[in-house]
Amino acid sequence: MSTEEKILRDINDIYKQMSPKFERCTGISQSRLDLLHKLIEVGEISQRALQREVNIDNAAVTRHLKQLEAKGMVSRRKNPDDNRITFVRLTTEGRERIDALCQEKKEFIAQVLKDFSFDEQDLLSDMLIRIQHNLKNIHY
Amino acid sequence: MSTEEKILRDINDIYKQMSPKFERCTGISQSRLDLLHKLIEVGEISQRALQREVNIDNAAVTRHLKQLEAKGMVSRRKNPDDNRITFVRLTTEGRERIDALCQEKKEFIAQVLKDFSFDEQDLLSDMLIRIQHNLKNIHY
DNA sequence: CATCAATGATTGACCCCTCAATTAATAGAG
DNA sequence: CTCTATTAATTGAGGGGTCAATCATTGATG
Repeated sequence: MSTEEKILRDINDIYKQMSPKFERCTGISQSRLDLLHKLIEVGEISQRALQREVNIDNAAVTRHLKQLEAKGMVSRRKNPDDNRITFVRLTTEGRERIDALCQEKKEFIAQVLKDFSFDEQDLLSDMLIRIQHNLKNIHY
Repeated sequence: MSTEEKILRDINDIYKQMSPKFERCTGISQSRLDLLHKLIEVGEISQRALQREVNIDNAAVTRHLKQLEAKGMVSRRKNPDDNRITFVRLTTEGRERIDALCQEKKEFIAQVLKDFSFDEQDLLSDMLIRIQHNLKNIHY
């Protein structure tokens, strides 16, 4: 198998190995933590805007937020000036719990990138961004 | 967000962007193509052994193979000497069709890794392998 | 040789994701 | 003002994945 092929396959393998472990270690999925993390930064935001920030499909965002609401982490309300829009924000309870989650996340990430120097991290980050850029230029 | 966090998120994003595009470009999912590709190399093999090669869950392998069998790409038979084991292999029809798929895959990969020199590819590949290694050492 | 453990495959329950269709509400054009 | 287009959110269908439980078969042990 060529190096190129191996790279693609390794990215896939890493994703598939990482996702379940991430969830077991942190108690929450990567996507949901991304959503919550964004909410810390921005306060209250429309679902649409949030979706654009985290780069997840509309449908997935709706489902995540509904379940996070059911768990009391998040609250939602309609925009009084435009009833199409739903605003989302952390509840105080959610805000408290998320700090612990972010801590677990940091520890997890540190293990994944163990023995990577800062220079190597920057190098890797740059290459990943280039790949994302290439992907954006593939239209079907 | 730290560089470490960005790296993890980028890997996730790449996977999520790449999977659907890969499937649209090649007409088959990455996992299934991996399975078929392995079958080219090894001829006939037990499902268990195949599963270990491609690093996918047992359950997923069973489902993929059943559907590939339904499409006439693959044939399965029990090991006469041990009825627990199921042997799998490509049908002649499957073998013919897979060449075209592999070609599409090569073109897709070339686009994803556009502007990456051989040295960069090697560097990236090494780093990805290191990450996989780190992941293996995380037990819950 | 009867019983119990290990193995391979399958199935069920559930999570995450995408695309496409639908619903509800607003904005705009005639 | 009415009719159409657009926009945000939701829902349904389906693909991919994992884990845990189950079934059948085989191996091993008392």
